[in-house]
Amino acid sequence: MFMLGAMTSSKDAAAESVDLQLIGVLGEVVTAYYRDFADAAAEQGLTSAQAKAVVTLQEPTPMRTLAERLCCDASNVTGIIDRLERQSLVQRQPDQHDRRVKNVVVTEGGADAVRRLRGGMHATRAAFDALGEDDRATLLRLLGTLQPLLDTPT
Amino acid sequence: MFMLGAMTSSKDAAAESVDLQLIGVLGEVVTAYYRDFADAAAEQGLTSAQAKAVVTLQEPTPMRTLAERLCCDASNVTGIIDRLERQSLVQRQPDQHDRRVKNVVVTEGGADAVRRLRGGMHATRAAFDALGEDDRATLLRLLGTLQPLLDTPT
DNA sequence: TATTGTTATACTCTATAACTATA
DNA sequence: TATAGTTATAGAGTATAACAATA
Repeated sequence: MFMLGAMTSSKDAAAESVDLQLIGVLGEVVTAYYRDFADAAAEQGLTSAQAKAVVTLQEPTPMRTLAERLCCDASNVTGIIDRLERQSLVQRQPDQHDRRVKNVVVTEGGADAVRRLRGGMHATRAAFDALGEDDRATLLRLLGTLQPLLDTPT
Repeated sequence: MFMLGAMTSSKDAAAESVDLQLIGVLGEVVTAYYRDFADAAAEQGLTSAQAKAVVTLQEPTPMRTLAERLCCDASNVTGIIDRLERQSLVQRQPDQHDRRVKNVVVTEGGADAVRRLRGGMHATRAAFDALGEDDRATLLRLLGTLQPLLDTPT
């Protein structure tokens, strides 16, 4: 119902352009996905920002890189990683080649939290399960087409 | 690259289940859409929360309803509407039938800001434009199938 | 008694600017 | 001099608890 979900309930829905409908429905899906993610994160005692950070940590990552990935200023990352480190979900490690750099790595506990987080996205998983095999494949293809375009530099 | 975008760069992408890929790609699309929305909001001098609030105001809405719609506590809405009202984008109006209730309405300026906000989502619009007519229709159908399921009560 | 909106409080996220230690 | 990470600061979002006005 929100983000760009501007359609007036129903009346001229038929007359509405596919583009406008598309942007509205995508807005709703985005909102629902975000809520599901935030809820699952909260169940692990994490804020959305903390959850986003730990989920991206597939390999040791410098603070600076993390800032770019999270689309926020580097100064914010200090606090986010501080709080994750206090919960023993990540660790800061000195870089071998550049002593200015600190690489953030996930701990065992952090990896467990990520697994539980993924498992906790019930609404999203249920929505996919309800889709047929063919529809899932089609949706995957279409979203894949969308994704690189959305990766526009800010 | 984040949210649930867990795939290990590439290696066993082919062996990965469609479901896992789907959740990964959807995560990327969601992230990109959110960024586009936040950027467009910032261009209008609005935070994401403020933009979300004003975009949902199709008709006069009690503070309480707004809180449910934004998935946050009612006490937060006071501040968000305070700041929107200070920018003359919305107004609080006393309810005729229940004197406890205040209905929030969008001003002319608020409606203009919403229009500019929608127009400013360049990346999202570009991504849709790049899709063919058929793909747009298919995506609309598939997202529509997803949406009510995601509307699961929190 | 229950509900609406608000206030007070405390914590987190956010950007900006300035600092330090390295490069 | 430029860069990585941090600190300090101030504004905004968030939940919890308590409150006044109204139902």
